[in-house]
Amino acid sequence: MTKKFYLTTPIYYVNDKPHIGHAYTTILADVLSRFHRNLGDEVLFLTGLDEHGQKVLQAAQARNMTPQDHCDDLAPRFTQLWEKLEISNDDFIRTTQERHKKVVQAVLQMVYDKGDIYQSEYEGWYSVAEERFITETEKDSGEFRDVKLLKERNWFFKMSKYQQALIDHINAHPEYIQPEHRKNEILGFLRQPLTDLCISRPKSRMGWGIEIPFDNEYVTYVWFDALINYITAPGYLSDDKKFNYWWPASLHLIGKDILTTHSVYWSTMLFSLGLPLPKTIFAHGWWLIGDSKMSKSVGNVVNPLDLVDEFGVDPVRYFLMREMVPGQDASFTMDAFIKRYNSDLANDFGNLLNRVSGLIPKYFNAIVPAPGSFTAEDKVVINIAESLKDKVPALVENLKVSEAIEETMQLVRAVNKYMEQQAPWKLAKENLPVAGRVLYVASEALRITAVHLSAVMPAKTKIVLDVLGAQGSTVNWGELKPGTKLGIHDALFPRITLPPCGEG
RNA sequence: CGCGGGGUAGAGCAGCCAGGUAGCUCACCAGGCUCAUAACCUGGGGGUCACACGUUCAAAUCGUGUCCCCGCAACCA
Repeated sequence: MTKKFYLTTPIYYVNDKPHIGHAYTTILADVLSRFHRNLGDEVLFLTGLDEHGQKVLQAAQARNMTPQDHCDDLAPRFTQLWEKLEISNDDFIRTTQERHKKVVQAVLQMVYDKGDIYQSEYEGWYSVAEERFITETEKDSGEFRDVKLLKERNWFFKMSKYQQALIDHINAHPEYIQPEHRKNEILGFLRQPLTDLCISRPKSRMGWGIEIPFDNEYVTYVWFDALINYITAPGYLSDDKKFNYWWPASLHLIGKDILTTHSVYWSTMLFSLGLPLPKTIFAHGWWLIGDSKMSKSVGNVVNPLDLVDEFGVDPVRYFLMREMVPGQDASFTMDAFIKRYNSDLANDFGNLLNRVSGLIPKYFNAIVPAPGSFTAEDKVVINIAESLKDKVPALVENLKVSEAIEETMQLVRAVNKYMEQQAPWKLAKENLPVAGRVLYVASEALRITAVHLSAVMPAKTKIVLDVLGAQGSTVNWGELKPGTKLGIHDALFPRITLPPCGEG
């Protein structure tokens, strides 16, 4: 049963330095994409960059560059990181691309023609030093100087018009905003009357943006630019067949910081356009670095590139996916990383491969032995392996990736236990066919583990599958072919024995 | 009374919505094994499930109250 699965990450602000938060969202999206592809689903996985706005303009001016050159210069920081992290996105959108500008302008015109955009005065606290409006909360923080109340003519979107429709939709579709407590937050938010959304900036003050089609003095502000990317990419107004196939999105994966933006602004925009809403918006938590909140300004950011260089891509992906319960915050520490790496990857998984790939060459000429008929003990392992076929997809469907991984690791632990009980290294000296059966069961369970984990650790599991001559095999029991010649390999996950000398 | 989430062994989590012997991983202690990356396996110690009251034959699980932590409170990505 082939399904289609269209999922997105936020488009990241090109001016930001890529950090663990960006990496986490994107890896999670990638893992979900790979899981779905493994299930035979058709996947469209989109990520990209938001390249307009005040900060980009200021940064470009400071470097004496055009904003576009500045963006072109910065974009590879993200694209190169995604390559390094084995991100398998199908499309990469940049808001400065022609395809996007055309859609944004067409959308603005459509919404305007519908009567959902009007001109009014925006009044707010303006920071002269920052050259931007600040929020009430920011003003109260006292961190901004030269704050004054400023009035400015601007264009507004009639968000309030769709408030009730949105409330009804959320109530009718419990899966729309997840996790559930986030849904409650939004419903609480929606108990207050919505005000309309200011969607423009005068070019005289901030010119780096997409021009509003019905007013060339203004550019559109972030909402009607960035959020539109989700429909630009699948072909809205440019490729009806493609768009109708993919839209609505299956999943918008976001951080909890931009939940309101997506569940309220984006939803009402789609109402105005008469487009169906995405199936699910899922807000995940934040990574804390030790005990402290990761903050761009403080600079206490763990650069995922450093971890990858030191330990490889797959362990980093594994750690991020295994350690965070999606929807809650998680904490990153080197200590936790090393423990997780050593216990799960080196001791359990990597070591199991070594056990199998050591014994089969020793007693069977490196040829996978035929199992014969299975015993009750074998069937314990087989049943666990087979049960993963249903468990893992069900957990992944609910974004419980850490639990899906844990369930899979339970198979590895069961096989290590089975090996201990059966002791094929002893059996080989007494009853070779029985030893062969045990090693077949262990190898086959290992193969199935690798297939399940291939979404999380594509590179390392490929090595396992290569060793077992089982590239392209599935999670079904029995696909490991007796007679297969085992390949050779290095230690899959060498134990980390010393504290990392990251700081020297 | 602005809205919402949470407080379960030393650490991180599951269980709570559909009440019925408190579970997983790591750490710790003691054994075993020796094919393997000083890995693996077995056994063990450790929790009055924040606190109080209530409903019930029975509550971590339902209700009320108290304390503590956290998120949201909009134009911030």
